[in-house]
Amino acid sequence: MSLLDPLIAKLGSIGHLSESDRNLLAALPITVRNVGANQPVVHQGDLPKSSILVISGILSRFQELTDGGRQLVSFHLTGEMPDLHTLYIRKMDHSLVALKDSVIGHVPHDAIHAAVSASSSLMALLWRATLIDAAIFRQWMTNNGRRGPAAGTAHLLCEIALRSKVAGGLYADGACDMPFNQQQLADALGISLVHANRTLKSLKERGIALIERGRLRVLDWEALQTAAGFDPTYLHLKADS
Amino acid sequence: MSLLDPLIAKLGSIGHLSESDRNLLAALPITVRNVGANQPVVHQGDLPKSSILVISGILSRFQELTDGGRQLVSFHLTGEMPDLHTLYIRKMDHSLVALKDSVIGHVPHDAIHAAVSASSSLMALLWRATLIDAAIFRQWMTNNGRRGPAAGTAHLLCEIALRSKVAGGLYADGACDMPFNQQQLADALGISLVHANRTLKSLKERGIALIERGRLRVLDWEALQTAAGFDPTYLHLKADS
DNA sequence: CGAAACGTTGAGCTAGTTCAATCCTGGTGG
DNA sequence: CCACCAGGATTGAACTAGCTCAACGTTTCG
Repeated sequence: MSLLDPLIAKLGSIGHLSESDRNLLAALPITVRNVGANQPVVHQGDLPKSSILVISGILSRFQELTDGGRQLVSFHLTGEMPDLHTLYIRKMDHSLVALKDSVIGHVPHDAIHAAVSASSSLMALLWRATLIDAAIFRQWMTNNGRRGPAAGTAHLLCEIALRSKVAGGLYADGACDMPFNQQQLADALGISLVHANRTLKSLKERGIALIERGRLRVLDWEALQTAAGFDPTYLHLKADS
Repeated sequence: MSLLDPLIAKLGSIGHLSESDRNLLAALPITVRNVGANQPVVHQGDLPKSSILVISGILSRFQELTDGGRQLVSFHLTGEMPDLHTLYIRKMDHSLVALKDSVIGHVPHDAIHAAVSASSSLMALLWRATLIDAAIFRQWMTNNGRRGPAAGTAHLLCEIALRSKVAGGLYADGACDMPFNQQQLADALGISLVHANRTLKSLKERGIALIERGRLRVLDWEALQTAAGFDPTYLHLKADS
């Protein structure tokens, strides 16, 4: 039982992990830290020397606009590394915040670099993780653009549900954590707070899905998927996809 | 003088390329092909066994929605590899099209994999290239979302101008290629064709920038940057950023 | 209990959409 | 050389999705 287990599980869900890669990961040095809800973790402009691992809780990345507006660009569940990209892009062009009380670990870049040069299969898997990240960005782009608010919201809910399911244990009885307030949901979809509220209301009234006390409950998975135009291909969950 | 020179130049613009890495790149096998404007290059669902290099021209990636709408998610200038990510994510979750008559090369994955395992610095640079891609996605997400149509359009123009400038020779006398029609511009920004037209009109009337015969002409760089809230950090053009 | 944060609702307004016509440009065939 | 055509650009006008403003309800937690 290691603090790195969530990472091992996550990487195992997107590709094959050999015994030796598993050991390499388990041996990574990690410094644990608690962060409270809405606490900043990394700032735009920072030059991190380590990458964050989400051990429990949920983090989110966001860009801040000159007019004070915010665009959330991603959220990160247990086992994910939100700023893994700082391995090869030193300067943060966005910020990282905890959406609920979370436990995170700092893993020094040096150690990851060493692990990556020791195993090309591990390198491939970590690279793949950042590529899946990018695939998710593409979908969010569409959520904010052509897909439109209604379908975009549904798409985001589909994604959260599925990613939680895959993360193992985070999805049960048709429900999973989704500790965003409606302002944050709006900031992820590029719509107004009021409109986010009304979109959720509509999903609830149609018996499709609802959010209560920070948890997403999916009532009709088929309908939600249809409303979203959701195709899970982009999450590349199978090693051969 | 090799067909791989554009790639070497591109990678050199985002990091340091050693002599031996340069040689590794120059030795990559490549099959050249001409594609006409609006011709598809790779389709959603494909499982490519090679990656594309843009030798000249401009390509674009896009997602197709169930209602027939399109979301452009990126465009790619000379020296870029639009589907480099298929190295570690086999299945295309979007399509690739040429926006103007272009010359492209196919570089087999096998050869790239071999080069990457031969040189960890080259691996780092290619990985970095995909990470910068992702950083651009984040900005486009904001273009489609919180930034709003006016600033988003300006931001896109800034990005095209700067990337063309860096690509070397593509930007001269305040102008560079930008062979999108207004429908494609609208599809990149998630707005209507009419609105895209009016946004461009406004930029022209204010003496900031204009598009004529497939070329972008920047009249007032300062004003364009201000209108966009443009901060070039995200392009990570310097090796230490 | 009371305060603070979050969620919900109504009403009026506006940015952006749709529809549809017209104009412009470059390319083609006679 | 010119008439014609197709794709793209531009414009006007009516409409509406989504926004802002502002109030009020609800939950959480000290």
